Amino acid sequence: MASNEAPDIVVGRLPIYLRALTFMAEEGREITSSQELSEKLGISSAQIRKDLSHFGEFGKQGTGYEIAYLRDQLKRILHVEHTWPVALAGYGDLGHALANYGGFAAKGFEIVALFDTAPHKIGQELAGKQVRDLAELPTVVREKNIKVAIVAVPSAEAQGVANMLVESGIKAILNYAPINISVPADVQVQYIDPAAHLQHMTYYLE
Amino acid sequence: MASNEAPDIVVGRLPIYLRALTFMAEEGREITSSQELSEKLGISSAQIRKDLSHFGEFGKQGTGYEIAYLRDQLKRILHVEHTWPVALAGYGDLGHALANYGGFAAKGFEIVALFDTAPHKIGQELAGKQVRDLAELPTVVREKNIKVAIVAVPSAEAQGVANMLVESGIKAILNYAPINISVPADVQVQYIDPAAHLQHMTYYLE
DNA sequence: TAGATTGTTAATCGATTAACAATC
DNA sequence: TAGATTGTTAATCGATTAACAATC
Repeated sequence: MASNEAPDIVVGRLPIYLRALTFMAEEGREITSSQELSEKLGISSAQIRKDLSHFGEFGKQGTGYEIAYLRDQLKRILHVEHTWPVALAGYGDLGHALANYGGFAAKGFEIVALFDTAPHKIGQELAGKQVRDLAELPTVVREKNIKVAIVAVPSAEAQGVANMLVESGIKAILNYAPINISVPADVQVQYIDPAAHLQHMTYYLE
Repeated sequence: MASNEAPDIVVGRLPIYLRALTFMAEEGREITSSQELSEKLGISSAQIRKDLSHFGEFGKQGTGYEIAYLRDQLKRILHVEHTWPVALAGYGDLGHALANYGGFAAKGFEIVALFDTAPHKIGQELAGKQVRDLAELPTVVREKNIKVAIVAVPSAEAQGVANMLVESGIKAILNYAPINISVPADVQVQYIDPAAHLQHMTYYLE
């Protein structure tokens, strides 16, 4: 089929498939099937085949999927064949952990600029990157043509920082502040809220 | 209606409602409506009313919802009227950031025990909590009757740690390792994978 | 060939929305 | 009362699943 109108919920599962395929490739595996992926991920094999069918025909009847090939196709579809430079706003404990996190590189992202407002943080260096004054963010984002940002500032400042990011040309924001932020329709936002996940689970406890 | 069989997708939105209500209460607000919540959260007012109706009747026709009352009801429904003690496995940068994070307390969670395997980390102290050897986890979890855990260890160790947690009586796991873990059906698992969120967004970029 | 697994169709299932009577 | 907003019903919309012809 290979439509270019895949549902967002399907797009959201592609990174999960990509993660599993990357892992299998690292194990030296060459072929997998929707059945095997189903067992590994807890997603039905029919759904996996249907999801992939939105983007093309990647498998062979009777055989399954070539792992490296499907992995590369998913990378292409998700636009992570190349590495996206990422701006990180907020250099507290969380910002520090994110800047130090080694897992982004293999997934297509590299944090290339750190920002904070606290005078004692500005100028600090981490892995060759200096923490800059948040006021310099627009200049740096434009200079480096950064389109992706992570917000790790306190809730009270998140909307203001988001506004700044949007004005500077950022098109995708991963927001760790536990607050909903408003952005124009052409800017993507995703949220990370561990407390919300914990509450979701405690509903089922006791 | 107040059924006791609410869809999981509805349960997952309750923490979002609770977050907004808590924020409004802190602002000194007393009354809100499904319409106002809709605008703040980007969820339709009909859906908000429908979601809440699974659990009871919390509003007044013509008026709306009393913020503090609805907040307290959601806390009760999500079982976060009291604070859950939480075990944290993995004391790297991320573990450190989580242990230091001040946001959990108001949401119903308190990290009460830290675990790692690295000898130079064991014995370190943070906010009155000592980092313990992972081998002590079963004893501590049982002693303190901990039911909720956060996994912040490398992917390669995540399944092993999850097994240990399950055997020790943990019933809810928030997993930061970018890997799917297998647990018995009566154990809840939620995942946090920032790279997956970033890839979800870059699909729409360029 | 015989066996296996895809890609796709049609059926089912579930979630969201629109609309409105009830009522504060 | 008049205006506003809930809770709920029925309709719509969309996602998932089951099944199987195609075919490697």
